[in-house]
Amino acid sequence: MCKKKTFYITTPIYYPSGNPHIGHCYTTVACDSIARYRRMQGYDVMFLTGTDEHGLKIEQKAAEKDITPKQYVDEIVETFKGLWKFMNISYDRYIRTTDDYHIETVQKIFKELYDKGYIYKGEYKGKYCTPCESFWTESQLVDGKCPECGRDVTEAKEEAYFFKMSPFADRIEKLLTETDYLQPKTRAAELVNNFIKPGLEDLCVSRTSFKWGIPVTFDEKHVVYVWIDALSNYISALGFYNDKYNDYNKFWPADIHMVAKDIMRFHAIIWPAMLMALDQPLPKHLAVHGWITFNGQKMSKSLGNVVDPFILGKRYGADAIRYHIMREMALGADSSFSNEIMINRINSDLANGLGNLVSRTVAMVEKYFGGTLPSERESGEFDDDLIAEAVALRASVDNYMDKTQLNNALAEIFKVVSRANKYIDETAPWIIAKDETKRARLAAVLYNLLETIRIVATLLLSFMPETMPKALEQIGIADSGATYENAGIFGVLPNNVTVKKGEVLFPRIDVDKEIEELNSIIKTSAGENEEANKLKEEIEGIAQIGIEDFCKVDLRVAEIKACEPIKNAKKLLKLTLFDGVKDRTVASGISKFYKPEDLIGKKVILVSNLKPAKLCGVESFGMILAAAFEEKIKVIFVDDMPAGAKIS
RNA sequence: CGCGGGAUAGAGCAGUCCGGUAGCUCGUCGGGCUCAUAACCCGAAGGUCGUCGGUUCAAAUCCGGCUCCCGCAACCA
Repeated sequence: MCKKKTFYITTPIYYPSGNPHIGHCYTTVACDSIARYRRMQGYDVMFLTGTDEHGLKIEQKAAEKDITPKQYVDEIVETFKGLWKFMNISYDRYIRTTDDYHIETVQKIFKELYDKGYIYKGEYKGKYCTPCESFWTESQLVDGKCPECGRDVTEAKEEAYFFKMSPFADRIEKLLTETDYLQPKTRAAELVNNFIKPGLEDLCVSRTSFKWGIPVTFDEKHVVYVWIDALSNYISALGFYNDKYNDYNKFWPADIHMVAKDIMRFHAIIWPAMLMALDQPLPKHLAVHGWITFNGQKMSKSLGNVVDPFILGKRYGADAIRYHIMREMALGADSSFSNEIMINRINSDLANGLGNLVSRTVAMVEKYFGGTLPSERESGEFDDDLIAEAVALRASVDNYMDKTQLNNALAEIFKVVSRANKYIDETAPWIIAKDETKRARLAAVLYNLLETIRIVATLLLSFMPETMPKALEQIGIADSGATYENAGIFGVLPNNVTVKKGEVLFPRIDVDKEIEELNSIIKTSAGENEEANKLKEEIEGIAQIGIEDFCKVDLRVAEIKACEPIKNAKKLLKLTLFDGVKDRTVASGISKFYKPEDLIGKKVILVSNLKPAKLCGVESFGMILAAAFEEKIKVIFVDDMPAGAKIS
């Protein structure tokens, strides 16, 4: 006997430094829908998700709460699993990088790469914050200081192991540009230009500066640093180099790794390099999706509450949320999320379109035939067209599923929903019903509608696993009849099918009212409280100073004489200020909020004795005062005082 | 000249590779229908396809210049 074809799909393992948000939800729901669809098609599916639980940040967060890192992640992992349960995620396996078998695999991989000469000992140089005991890269620094505590950092080095990437550069470039590994391929140029062409840098893969990680077996003071630990999950979960599972030969290479664009680089370059170094086959596809942006902005913690999938799911149902994010997201691009778009989408597609179609069809069968169709049929105009579209639907959905274009697959399905609604108007069953001699025709029309709904609902099972079984029940088909095979043919329901009206599948949402309520949720839970807490934390966390310290700062009124943007700088304006004695140049990061012409002639407060510094090629002598909150900046203006006046 | 993406109806997008009637969803307006969740169906209005120039019988599409937006990178006093 030939064995079933296998299908292996993975989400990234998420970093549990905070609770899951709708972005996590997107990737996971997409994978779930694909996994369910493949299962329905008869594949032997392995669907993996999990959490990446090591690293400095977790160690620190745990320390803040005075618990062990393991206790900390245990708690958050429960939240993740709770959300997945709520969203009906059908993962087959959940990997935690703190699991014993994963640790064993990572240690063996690390050793093998070392033995093969791909990992060597070197020195890691970076900016080090002594109080925080942390290394930071240049780009992580905030104002050249430690992003955690704001203190100065020093140049420091520590012993570390490195993974040699350069031997694989050519093969990786070919993988990206000449194969269909990367989906969508448009991103290949970006990767090649930014990382491969300038020369692949060796990758730091161990640390001695923190402890919360997997120890390097042959050098105990080192722990494995993120990449080798995290990426290996895709094979350790199958039992590669461990005895926990024995599925590696069965499922590897993976069919799809799905990731968001921020971690594309690691999956497009580092992961293939690792596998090449291990002489293992490469995964077939890397599907990269964009971010969900909120009202046009990148999602941020301060907006996070509204997009809390739990809150939305409780209000509108998990399936409605699943549908919306699947339908709205395209594989390559970002997509904007707003409560209004979501509610409109749910109303028009699910409530008005599909839900109402089921409702009116079932209602007519009950009204005209007491719930059970008679067996006589009479075909008529419009039937063939509807039937042809319904029968062709499965192939077209298959096509888009193969390309990981879930949004298009759904669009195809809902075209058929529209077609069915139109069919009702064309055939006007309520008119046929008035003529006792046309019972067979009426039955045929309703049967065609029920069949179309059956096909649509069956193909939607993978996307909306909670609601679609209810729809299928209403049209009188048992679960066993809603199969992939049956979705490709017409005439599966028995001639004398009995329907049963049930609850409304997707209640219509009152847009204005809901938006108002959602907004008030933001205000109470996120807005005022968090704002206050944030400020409280900021203000209370600052050490007191004496008046003598304050006097060290010389503040003066200064008049803006001239102002122009600085080339190559996004946020900087170059100001020429008169400080009462002379003109001076000051660079200020306010160009997002002020136009040069609006500033000329205004008087501002200048820190006059600040050490000069060079910014984007412009020498800046001092700074001007401005209030900053969240993303906004407002310069403080002073009127009626001459330039040079002292502020104390 | 750091890398890349983008600009098409009020909104969100497709079409661009391979030139030939500018399309989809939502919204708006008008009409129809009454089986249905104030749902459904039909029709209409609304676009100098960012801008300037070039190639061509013909350009949203090909070529060149420019402007603006968004990521990444750098800098954010």
